[in-house]
Amino acid sequence: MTASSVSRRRLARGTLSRQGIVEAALGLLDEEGPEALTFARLGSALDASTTAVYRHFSSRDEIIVALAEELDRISLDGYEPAEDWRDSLRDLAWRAWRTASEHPAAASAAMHRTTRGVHELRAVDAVLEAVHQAGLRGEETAMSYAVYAHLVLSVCCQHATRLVSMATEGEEGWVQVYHPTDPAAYPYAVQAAAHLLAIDHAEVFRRQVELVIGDIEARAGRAQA
Amino acid sequence: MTASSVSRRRLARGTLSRQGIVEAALGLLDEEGPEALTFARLGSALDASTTAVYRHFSSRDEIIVALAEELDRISLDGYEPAEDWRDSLRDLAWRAWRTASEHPAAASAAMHRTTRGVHELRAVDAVLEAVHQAGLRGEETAMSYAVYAHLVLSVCCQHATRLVSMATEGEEGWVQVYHPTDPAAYPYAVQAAAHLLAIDHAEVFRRQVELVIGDIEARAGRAQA
DNA sequence: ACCTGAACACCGTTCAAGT
DNA sequence: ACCTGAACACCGTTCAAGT
Repeated sequence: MTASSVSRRRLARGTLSRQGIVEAALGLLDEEGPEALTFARLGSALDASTTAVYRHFSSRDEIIVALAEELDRISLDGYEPAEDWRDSLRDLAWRAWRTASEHPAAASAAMHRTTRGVHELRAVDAVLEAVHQAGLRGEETAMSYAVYAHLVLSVCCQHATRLVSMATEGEEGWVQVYHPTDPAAYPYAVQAAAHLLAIDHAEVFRRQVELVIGDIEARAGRAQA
Repeated sequence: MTASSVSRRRLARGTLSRQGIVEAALGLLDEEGPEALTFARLGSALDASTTAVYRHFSSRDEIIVALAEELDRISLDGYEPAEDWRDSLRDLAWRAWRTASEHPAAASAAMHRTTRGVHELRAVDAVLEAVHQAGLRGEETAMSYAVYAHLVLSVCCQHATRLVSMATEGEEGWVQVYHPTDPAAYPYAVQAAAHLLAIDHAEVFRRQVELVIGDIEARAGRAQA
């Protein structure tokens, strides 16, 4: 009674689509982790042959890029700029964080990729709009965009990777690190061990995002003065 | 006259070592990119059989973790705390950036991993020492450590990944993004296109690091007052 | 036009056999 | 104790054949 042995009928001609394949890939990654994204698993999840997906994607890498676009789409779904540009940047940052938290295997594999797609472009435009609304212009807008966007994407991507490795290896580890063979050589690490284990990663991200927002605020104030 | 067909003699008993294997792996990644790290390539680079490495590492993943430790070792080589804690944090940040720039394929694959090793511990201790020197204590030290360390590692890891994909695909891409089919829908992106293409990623990193240092400074001042 | 099934080169890993 | 070579299961990809 395995899933792959149930239906052996030939698939109708137009059953498969890029969007359907991407959704199946995302479901596979969500439920079975990063190793699950293979043409064989994807095929049987779609009740299709191992090679059917090649009609719609020319390589595994192209599926990863499509997944990145799908994560952008999910993140931005329902987004509207806030009245205050600070709230727009907060909203966008936490949307990325939430997507990474809810789809860690997909985010870990895809979030660092440039898609050149429409949803990525929407995200870029949304951040630039907020920075523009803050009062920055020209080159300064681009720099602040990059400071914000690189930080948010990098940290969320790493957060996703951490969630995946926690699911795979079990627990955070680190324990060994803070019981080194020669504790006297690493006094600060030994002393901070308990606090480091108790760190709230979301709170760390919040502080990082607020730092960038504060910086944009300061630069905008200077520009107006 | 391929490299693998030259020497076919059996390797002496103690020729292979963990450090030698790690160095060969790093060389392979540096010279041939992320696809080059396979047991077969590693074996022939070491003039050994495909499976010889298994005597020293029990899986491919264990090699990746050892590479992460090696990158920590390379980064910290010769590090001494500066008089001013700000310069210590700057030094540590740019060491990570330089390592990511010089070994992009290895950094992209390994830099996000926790090693539980001695060089990672040295790095943690060095950052904590600087934050302590700034004047923070207890939980606040741990939080500021995390804000700094997560940012530096995440951004450098993403920088490495970007370098790898530039080498693979050629050029930054993005061009397509900033010539969208419907430019009117993304006015801010279209307007900022030229500036976005001209962004200096090192300057972005510099600003991110200075933001965190400024934040630690402000918190330390508040704590003392 | 789209899906299937056989086939190929490659990869991580295991294990019995050599020295 | 450490290295080799055959073997296995799996994976991405290609391609001729079906409908």
